[in-house]
Amino acid sequence: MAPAAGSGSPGTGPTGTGRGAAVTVKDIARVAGVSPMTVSRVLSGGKNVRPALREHVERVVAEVGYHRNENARSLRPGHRSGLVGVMITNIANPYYAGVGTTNEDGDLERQLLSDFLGRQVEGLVVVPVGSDADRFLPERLAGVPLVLASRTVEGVPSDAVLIDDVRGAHDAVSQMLDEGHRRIAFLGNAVTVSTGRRRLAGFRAALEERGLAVDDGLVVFGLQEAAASEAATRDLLALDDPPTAIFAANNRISVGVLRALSQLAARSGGAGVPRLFAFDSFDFADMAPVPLSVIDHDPVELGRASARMLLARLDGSADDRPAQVVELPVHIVHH
Amino acid sequence: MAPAAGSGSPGTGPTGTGRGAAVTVKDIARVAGVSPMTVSRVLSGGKNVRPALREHVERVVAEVGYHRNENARSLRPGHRSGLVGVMITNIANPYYAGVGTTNEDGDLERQLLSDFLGRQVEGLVVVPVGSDADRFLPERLAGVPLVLASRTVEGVPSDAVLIDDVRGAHDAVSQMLDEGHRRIAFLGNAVTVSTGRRRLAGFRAALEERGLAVDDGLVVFGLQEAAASEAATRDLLALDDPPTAIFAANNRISVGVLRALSQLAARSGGAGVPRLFAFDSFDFADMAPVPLSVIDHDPVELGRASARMLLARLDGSADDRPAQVVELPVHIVHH
DNA sequence: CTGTTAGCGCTTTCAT
DNA sequence: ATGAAAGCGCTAACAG
Repeated sequence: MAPAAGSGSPGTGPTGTGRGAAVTVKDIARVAGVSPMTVSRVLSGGKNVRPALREHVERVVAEVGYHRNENARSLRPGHRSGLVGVMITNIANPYYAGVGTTNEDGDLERQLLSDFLGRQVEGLVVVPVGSDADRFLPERLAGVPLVLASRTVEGVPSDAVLIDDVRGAHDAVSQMLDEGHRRIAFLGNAVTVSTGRRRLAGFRAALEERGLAVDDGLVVFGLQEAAASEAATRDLLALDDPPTAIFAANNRISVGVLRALSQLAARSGGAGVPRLFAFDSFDFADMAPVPLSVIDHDPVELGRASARMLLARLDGSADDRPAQVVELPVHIVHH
Repeated sequence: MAPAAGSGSPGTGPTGTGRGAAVTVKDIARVAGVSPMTVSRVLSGGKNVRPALREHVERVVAEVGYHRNENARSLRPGHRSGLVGVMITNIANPYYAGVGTTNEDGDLERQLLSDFLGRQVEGLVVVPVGSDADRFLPERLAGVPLVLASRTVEGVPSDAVLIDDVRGAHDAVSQMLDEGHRRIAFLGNAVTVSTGRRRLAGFRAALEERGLAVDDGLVVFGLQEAAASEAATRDLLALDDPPTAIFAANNRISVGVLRALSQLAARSGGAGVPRLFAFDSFDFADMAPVPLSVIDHDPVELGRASARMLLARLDGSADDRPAQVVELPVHIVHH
């Protein structure tokens, strides 16, 4: 809770809502027993600083969790902000998809996080890439409130808005079992991602609830792209004893599965196509070439709930409430 | 080229690459003959400033094209940056669609533009909402280089990366004509958007090239959402003499058209379903429930080309080259 | 109502 | 190799 500052830590007095004042070069300088200028030099690469001193300052910087104030920095004449504004009319349009993003890249996430803090953001909403908790610890975030959206990270004591992954997967699999299916495949994304783990948990629970074992040969993990899940589906269909039903753990995976299934359907005239339950909806789910059930939820509500929780932290109205995890409901739609 | 500053304009001397130094409150104060504080007060709402003086200052601000430096502003203690960092793993995933964006909103565009400039962005890549050129004029942008992507705005002398809308529409319609279609409908988005106009131009050209007239009853404009184009399609199909072919001017429109057509196909068993050519591709285009041809292009290349042009402006390597419009090729894919 | 002073966090310049 | 001073653009706080 308290910022991890050293003894006689600077600027940590009661500041209204309780968020500590930002740590500055001056603070670092005082703690390290040097001048602000030396700190600045260390921060800019350590040229012209005695190695021992440099290391000392670096240690203090790391301990205190300092983030350079990029706004102040960009005030200096001649300095480049490094910012480029990009405006597109509508993120919702998949058309803008390929224009430029780095996919599920943990290093980029850490870097971006640091940059955001340096630019004095007051709050963060993050769909985390992986399972590295360190970067999300309060002391690393300079007290900036964080809401994890859609996915959690174990060991991070922040607010989170999730969807009810476990129940969604559980209910979907239960329905397949009700329909008589016994060989049900699970196609999932990276195990490091909480949604993947939670959805698998729901999958397992539904089977175990009825005393059925999970066939590990029908559980595939680590599918990041549609192409991978299409290939995985093809492999499953080629088994001697192929699955009669498939659970696709997210919509990127579903796209690949549908590709494979529609080709099978075209060849077989629709015979022998596995039953498909897909987590998350997508355009044209209602026009899928094969029967399809979707475990859906309201993404707008996800955004809204995240914003609400963040705002409550920002305006202080949630100051004394411990970290809260909300799970949004899912519903199953049959197409 | 030269910033539209008044007589004896401040800080406009040769500054290396030619981008003028930013206009500051001091500059405004000097030109207006008041103190910086008065300017600051005017900028913050004009409380405690004599009305006449306030108006005078406001006029100077408007003329010079001043943008408040939000970075300097956020340096003051107690000031809130107003920034919230949002990180998602992958914009390309349509799942994040609904999380939070304002769609095709011109006012938001202007506001965002101003905010970007205030935050000292060094360059801009914009997919413009409408046809208002003013906000994109160089003097309004404080000399910050701009690249328009995908759409242009008439009267804006900036770099632009477009796709070959005219040729794409022309070739698509020509193919439909080759197939023997004579009643071809055009479903388009807002007329204020250049892509809509350009694609209609290609549509017209293809018909006129063969001495055929455009039937205005088959031309629909202003379709912003899939629901609207679905309804428009239904209306067209209900005509006494319905179109035998449809040109859908973008992918949101295509979604609606496909919905209407797939329902028709389900009822009729596939008979009497119009031929469809759709501009822009989308997930599952290859699995459409009815025959479909797509006028496609590479969105990644659009992003890359935009970035390239902007960087050339930023590093000065394009300093003496006039504004350039690039048109990326399109290709037609039959599914 | 208007102006002056001071200082936010940082780094460039100029001593030491 | 280190530090002191100064100032980037802006605006509270305090004169006037």
